[in-house]
Amino acid sequence: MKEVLPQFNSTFSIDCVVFGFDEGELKVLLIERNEEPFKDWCALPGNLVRVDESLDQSALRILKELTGLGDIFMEQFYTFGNVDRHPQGRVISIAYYALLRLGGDKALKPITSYAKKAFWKNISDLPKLAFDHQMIFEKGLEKIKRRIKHQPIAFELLPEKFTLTQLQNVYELIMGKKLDKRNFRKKMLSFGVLKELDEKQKGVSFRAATLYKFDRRKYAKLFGKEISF
Amino acid sequence: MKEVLPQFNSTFSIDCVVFGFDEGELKVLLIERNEEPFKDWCALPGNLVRVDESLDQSALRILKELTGLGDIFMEQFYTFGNVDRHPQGRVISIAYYALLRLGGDKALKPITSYAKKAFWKNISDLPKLAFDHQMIFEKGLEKIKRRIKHQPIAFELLPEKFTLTQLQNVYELIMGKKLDKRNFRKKMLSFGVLKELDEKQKGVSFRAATLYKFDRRKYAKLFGKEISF
DNA sequence: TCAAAAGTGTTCGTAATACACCCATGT
DNA sequence: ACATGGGTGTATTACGAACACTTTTGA
Repeated sequence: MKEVLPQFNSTFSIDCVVFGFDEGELKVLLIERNEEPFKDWCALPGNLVRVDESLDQSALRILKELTGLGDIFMEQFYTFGNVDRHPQGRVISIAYYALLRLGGDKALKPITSYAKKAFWKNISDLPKLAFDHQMIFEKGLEKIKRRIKHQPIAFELLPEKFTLTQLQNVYELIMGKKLDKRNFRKKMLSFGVLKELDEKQKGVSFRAATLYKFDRRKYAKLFGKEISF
Repeated sequence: MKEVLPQFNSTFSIDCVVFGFDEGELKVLLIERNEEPFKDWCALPGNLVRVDESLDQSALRILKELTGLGDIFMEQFYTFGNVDRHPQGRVISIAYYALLRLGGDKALKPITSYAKKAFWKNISDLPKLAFDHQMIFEKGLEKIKRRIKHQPIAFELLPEKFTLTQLQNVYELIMGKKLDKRNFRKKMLSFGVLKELDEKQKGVSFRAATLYKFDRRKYAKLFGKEISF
């Protein structure tokens, strides 16, 4: 076992698996590292936890620094603590997943010392990642696969107004399989948590689809009941 | 924020929510602390992680020190990291739940410096707990409530040979509700992972029940299929 | 008029639920 | 003989799965 880094008062860090949905693809946010170890490698965004912030606060801060965005849906999913996961010392990492609406091509701001740049990468086309980040990514993807069946997390990836086909698309990408259109719509609408809008999709060269929004009030009323999407 | 304790190279600890089933009751393992802070309070068993052991190894070691038992089913479920959760400094805690066969009245060995004694307590009758251990316990219980529906963890609480009524009892205690006997048996047997033995319960003053054991081989073959107990 | 996606119902099989009585055993 | 838990079947309902064609729109 190597020496613990002397500058670490508390040797734990946060790593984030940030999912985004855009152009029909499920993407994950990566950075290119600007520091040793693993300088110039791709990695999940992450950083040390400050001594005066909780784990949740730390995760939010890290994402805010990278994306400028504040109200992001995040959840802690696992803590990775193998002895040799960090080549310079004993650093455990608490992993979070986050779900992000991409829509308006929001600019990423990797103006942090440890990252050269940040970018989105399709999840089926990942480069080699630093540390044990490959494993963290995989466990994060598994987690949202299970979560999406029981909680309305898909809406976090979509704009406020979305079509049923877009919604189905998100489900298919996360679950990794095709779904039947009629069954999907029937079931999704049967929960009564989608509000049909008097508004249609625009700018498409075919029949415009109806837009819906997720009704958080109605969903809150269902709470306790196990929904199974 | 208080000063970080100087003796901590790595300021993280493990806490364990250890469930046991005995005499028809679901119990949790507690210790009585012998150290500040919270001296003389009841707490979940836990300790600092050593610099040369992984989190899983640490959790196993802590339980081995208390119970003398080695092959215990454990799983990490959440990491608690509020800034003020430890009154003496910044200490985050990685929480594990464990499931234990109680049967033969195995002796507990609380021969560790930090605990005066260890004992089992019915989960519906818990004392005030040190730190944020009440919250950790509750989140652990929630976790096994969800787990038991999809994974065969109930068997970890039972002796190798058990009756269907005992099994149902475990499910009812963890899920917190009564189940229908006929439906429970039909469903449980339909998975084909229980092996009926040529053996009956002994020492009871009524009709002896058939004993079963959990067939890990057959269960392994089902893997990938979502079982829903 | 063609291409591309939107939108829509029915059937079938399986799984979940509700429900009550007789049986075997030890005292 | 009685008390205690063991053990069993059926009918009803709800849910998931499979499946194909017509409609709308813009280019």
